Amino acid sequence: MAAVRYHRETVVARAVEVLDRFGLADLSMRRLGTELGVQPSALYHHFPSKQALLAAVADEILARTHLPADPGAPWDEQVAGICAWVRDATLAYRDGAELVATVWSFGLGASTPYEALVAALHLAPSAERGDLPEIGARTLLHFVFGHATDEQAQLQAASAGAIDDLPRGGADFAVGLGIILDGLRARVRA
Amino acid sequence: MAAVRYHRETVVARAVEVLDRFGLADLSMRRLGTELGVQPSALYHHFPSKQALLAAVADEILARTHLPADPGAPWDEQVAGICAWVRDATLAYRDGAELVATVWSFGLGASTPYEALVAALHLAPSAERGDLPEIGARTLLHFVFGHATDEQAQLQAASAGAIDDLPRGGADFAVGLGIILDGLRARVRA
DNA sequence: ACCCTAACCTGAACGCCGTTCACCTGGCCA
DNA sequence: TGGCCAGGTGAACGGCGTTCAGGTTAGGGT
Repeated sequence: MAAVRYHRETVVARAVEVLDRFGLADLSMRRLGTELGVQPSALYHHFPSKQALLAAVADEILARTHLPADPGAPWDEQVAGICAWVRDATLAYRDGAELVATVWSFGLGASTPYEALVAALHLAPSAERGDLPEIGARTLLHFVFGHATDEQAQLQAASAGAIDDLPRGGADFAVGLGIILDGLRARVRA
Repeated sequence: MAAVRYHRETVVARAVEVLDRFGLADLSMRRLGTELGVQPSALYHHFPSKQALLAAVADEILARTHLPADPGAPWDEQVAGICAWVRDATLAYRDGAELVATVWSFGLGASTPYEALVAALHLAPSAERGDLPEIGARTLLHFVFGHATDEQAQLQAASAGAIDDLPRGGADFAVGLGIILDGLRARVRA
């Protein structure tokens, strides 16, 4: 009665599909198993726990949208580009922002954005910067994840009958990001 | 067989206790019912859902730590004071930051911090400020909640065997908050 | 051509969870 | 005295993540 056989990547890809179609709350081991035509317990041959599965899904979501690297650009433009990339990547899938934010805050994955931001902030010219790259990266990520999660929740509420205001997301994101970037620039000037 | 009878406030107070002792994951309707010597279904006479219960718990946590109001202070000091208050209040109970952040982001309660920040930002002298008070308040809250949640997670990990680094929380919080405040000041200067 | 091993899957169970529903009970007010 | 009703009971429904002993199959080594 063993109809099908999968490997990790296929399971992750199908999990992304289930996430995008039914949302994070409906991405259960049972649901994913059903979708694959497999018992829930079979998934534990590919991942030690649901959290590990979710971490792989978060990494996959980030990997599917490419960061347009621009090594010659000034540090603040690079930071802005990374933040825009994170927003785009997480907004591209239903509940993507919430998922990626959760996985990152649990320290189980989704670490590329943090590392990219730390690297970009290390390019900033500043004597005695202390832990500013790390603290700056975390501050930026708290904003980016928080904003994207909010935006995604509003988008979904709007798509489900609530006819409220829509397209403020992009502009608000730019303003909030601009505020933090200004603060970082002030701390970076010699 | 009806041993006990409660009202809302008592239930909320006991829920805060259970939260602080066992954590958010163990604050279930069954657990709280057991703690009160009552069936889980009895709780639905006080709250329409678990989310409503959690909203009440979040509001209670915020209400138990007082914001030291200082109406004469400049706007940026008021903002800093509010952020410190939110951090203190949410760190005072186990998983308090995560709970309050969740309740706020679902729009079910915990709105006092946002309202206080918007009010303080309206004091800033600036022509053509647009939606800056609202956007600034959200940007600040994303940072404060995100940072406090991280800090609380690390505190708990440290208290459970992981002997890692400890006391960076306060300093990092001040730096991150300072970055955002600098950015706000730059946008507020006429 | 064969077998063995490792990868993969089954099916059932465990102990949780939030929520609903029909019914009961005891104290207060008219 | 009688009725009302806030508050509680107990059982059930349909989920959840996870574990485990055992079955099956694909593919490489001899």
